[in-house]
Amino acid sequence: MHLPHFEDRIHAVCERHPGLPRQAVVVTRMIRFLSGAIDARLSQLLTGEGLNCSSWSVLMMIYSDRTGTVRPSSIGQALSQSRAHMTRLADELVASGWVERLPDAADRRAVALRLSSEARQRMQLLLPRVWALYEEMLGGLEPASLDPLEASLRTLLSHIEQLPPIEAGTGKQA
Amino acid sequence: MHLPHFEDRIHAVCERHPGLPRQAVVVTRMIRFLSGAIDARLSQLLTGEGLNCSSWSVLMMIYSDRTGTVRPSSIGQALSQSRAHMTRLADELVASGWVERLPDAADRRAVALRLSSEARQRMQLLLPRVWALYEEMLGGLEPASLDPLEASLRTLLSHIEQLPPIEAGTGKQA
DNA sequence: GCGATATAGTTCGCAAAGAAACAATTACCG
DNA sequence: CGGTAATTGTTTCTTTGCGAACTATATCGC
Repeated sequence: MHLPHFEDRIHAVCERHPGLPRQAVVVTRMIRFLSGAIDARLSQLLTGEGLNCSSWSVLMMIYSDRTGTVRPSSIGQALSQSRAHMTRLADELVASGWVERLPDAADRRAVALRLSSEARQRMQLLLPRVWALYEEMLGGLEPASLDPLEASLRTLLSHIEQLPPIEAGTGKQA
Repeated sequence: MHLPHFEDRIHAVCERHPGLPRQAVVVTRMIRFLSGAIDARLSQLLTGEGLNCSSWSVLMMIYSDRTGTVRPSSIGQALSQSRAHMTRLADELVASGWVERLPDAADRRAVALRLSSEARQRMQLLLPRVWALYEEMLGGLEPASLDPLEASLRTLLSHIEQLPPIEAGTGKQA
């Protein structure tokens, strides 16, 4: 995607619009590019295991749960994905032997997703590779700037979470 | 999506895996969440104009070009999207009067995309609202931490760009 | 208890986006 | 020049994801 080209474009718009908040535009744009790059790279690694980013996220949601069983709807909520999509992902993961669906005794509407024992083993082999990928991607940064970066991102995230939703007609002052 | 829940999950995995690089996991995860939140919010704003994030990016690619005309393929390259998708987006934008397709005199395979004059006007009204959105999202941050954040993100991006691609069989040492 | 309401999972149809195949054109090289 | 290789836009097919409708349960008010 080439960072310099992109910065040059922002500069070109700056010349026409003195009011442009350059830093805000650059930072948001870079976050979106970074996210895409991270996803692409993780996706490359997971392809060899027959997984993609979404199904990996689902597996991690189950793996990281202390009880070991999670409901599809709560996974969907945590990942901002629809229940319909959770059903489909669960179908795939069950078909390929990663997870099992078992009925919830307390609530007969619900289903509990659990990792198969082979899945747990495969994940324990895969996790270090994923972590190595993350560390490789962050490796370009000086260690001293990691803590401030983490703090800034955390602040941003909690700030954006509590922003009010956008009113539909903000622009057209009728 | 609730930041604390998510951090608690990472903590749970940390307990089982002492080797887990917590900071790398947290930072990459937060970047992906942030990107999603930014997209969602921008999307909300654009819906009122009959646009989505993708078509807006295309419009911005043209608007930010100094010559005012861009080829679909170069837009796709800059946005990491397929030429097929560019064709579809251009179809839509032409149908709704935002852009015009004109033949490239120098290369008869190519097509040049240009904004209609009404599109330029509408964008000049829309741009301040988009920028305000960006500034609102970044508003939670102390001004002093913006420069370091921008620097870190830029470093990350250029570092990841020049990483070697992933060899397919890294994990299974045959 | 019982009716209204809410929730969990599923199914179906649709939007967004990529991969591969294709025709037209251009670039490269011998 | 002339032929092979690369590029551009398009079409077609597939994957990925969401929204709405549906069924089966659960919860809450009375």
